[in-house]
Amino acid sequence: MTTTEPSNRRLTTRGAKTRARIVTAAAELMYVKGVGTTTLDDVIAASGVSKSQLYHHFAGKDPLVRAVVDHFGEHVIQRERDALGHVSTIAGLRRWRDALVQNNALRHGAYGCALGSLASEVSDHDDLARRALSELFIEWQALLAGVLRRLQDSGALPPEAPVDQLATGLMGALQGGYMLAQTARDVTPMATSIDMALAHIESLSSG
Amino acid sequence: MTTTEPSNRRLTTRGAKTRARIVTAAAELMYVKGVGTTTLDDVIAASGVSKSQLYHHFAGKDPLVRAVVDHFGEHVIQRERDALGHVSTIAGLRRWRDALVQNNALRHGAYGCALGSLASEVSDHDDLARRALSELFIEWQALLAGVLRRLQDSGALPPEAPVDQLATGLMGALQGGYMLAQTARDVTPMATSIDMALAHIESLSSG
DNA sequence: CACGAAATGGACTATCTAGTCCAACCGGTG
DNA sequence: CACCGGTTGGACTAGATAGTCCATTTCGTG
Repeated sequence: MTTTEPSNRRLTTRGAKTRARIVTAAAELMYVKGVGTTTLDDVIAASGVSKSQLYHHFAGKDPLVRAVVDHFGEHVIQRERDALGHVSTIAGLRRWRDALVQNNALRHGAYGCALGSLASEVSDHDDLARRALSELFIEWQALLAGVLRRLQDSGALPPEAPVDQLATGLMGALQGGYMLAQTARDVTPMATSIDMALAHIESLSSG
Repeated sequence: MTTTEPSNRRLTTRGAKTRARIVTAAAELMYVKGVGTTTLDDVIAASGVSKSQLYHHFAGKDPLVRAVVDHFGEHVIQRERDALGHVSTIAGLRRWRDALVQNNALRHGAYGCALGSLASEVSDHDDLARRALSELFIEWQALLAGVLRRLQDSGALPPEAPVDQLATGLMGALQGGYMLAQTARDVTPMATSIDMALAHIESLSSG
């Protein structure tokens, strides 16, 4: 999971705290400013650590970016597990949609999805980060597929519905919607995009 | 349209050629390497022009990026106009899908959609570029909406079908699919994502 | 041809940025 | 307490990068 650590090194409580401060500061900056325009000096200033501390915990910028990927990964997966783990109705799926849309509306779509933005900026340059992000999307899609499977169990979705493909399509609509909203600075296309995916899933009920 | 020119300046044939060489080289580099990691020296080396030439035609990096946005915009819109302008059947829409998927499969999803990648990297930093990209997506969606409207005219789609929203949803699926494919280095999620959107559109026929 | 504007070559500067280095400082364990 | 490895502070370097400047050449037009 953690493709981040330099190797097996002892880590005291103090060191762990410093490391965490660095990662959270870097994550915030990279989410808002983008990975490319976030410098290590930015991270140092924002986290209040010294340069040697940063290089003590991370071998360079790429490993730090990977740690940020892990950080957001854990955060997003945790959030989605909470939001989707027990959903078993279409109405519940719509509430999940509402939460994401409303949250994104607060920033008028700016910054997009943490994982999606990282992915499109990093995927072509850092293969390790790309793989980690790919795994995270798979994990996220599995949570969606779980919901769809429960819908099948309750008869709300026919047994022959291709849940894994539907989950992929829903994730695509979600991510594409995030990006369009980010570009338009308006959450509407994100809502529209997800709604179309949900409408499709819902339309399978009568099939 | 062109938010790129320094102002009204005369431009000789020779100057225009140099400008074009700069833009095409920058576009290629920024598509493959990303905007952030493409330096002006990279552009100079790849295009074979001198620094003063670059600064003669562009006030700096941001204006150059905007020119690249325009460049890809014209290219993509032209391509999509050719591909979608006369499509009036579901089968035609599927052929459009096949072309995009096959083309993306050649690179195993790498680099994603030129406009989408630019958008997610630039939207939060350069408002002019963001607006230009937003307009381009709208134009692209309008081409898709045109197809759907022709489907309505031929009776393949009911008159009450919300063509504009369907076009937005299809664009979302396309862009999200590009991004997932880029992250997975596998075109499959892109195909799946678009297919779900097309399946939804097709399912409206029987409505 | 002559003139002014566009175009070009390329050296130069200021600044930013990643990464290095070493001395000093904790903090737990024998 | 003594030791040692983890931890910290911060100065320092090398190189990259954006942007400037000016002399020179080419081009269009009267």
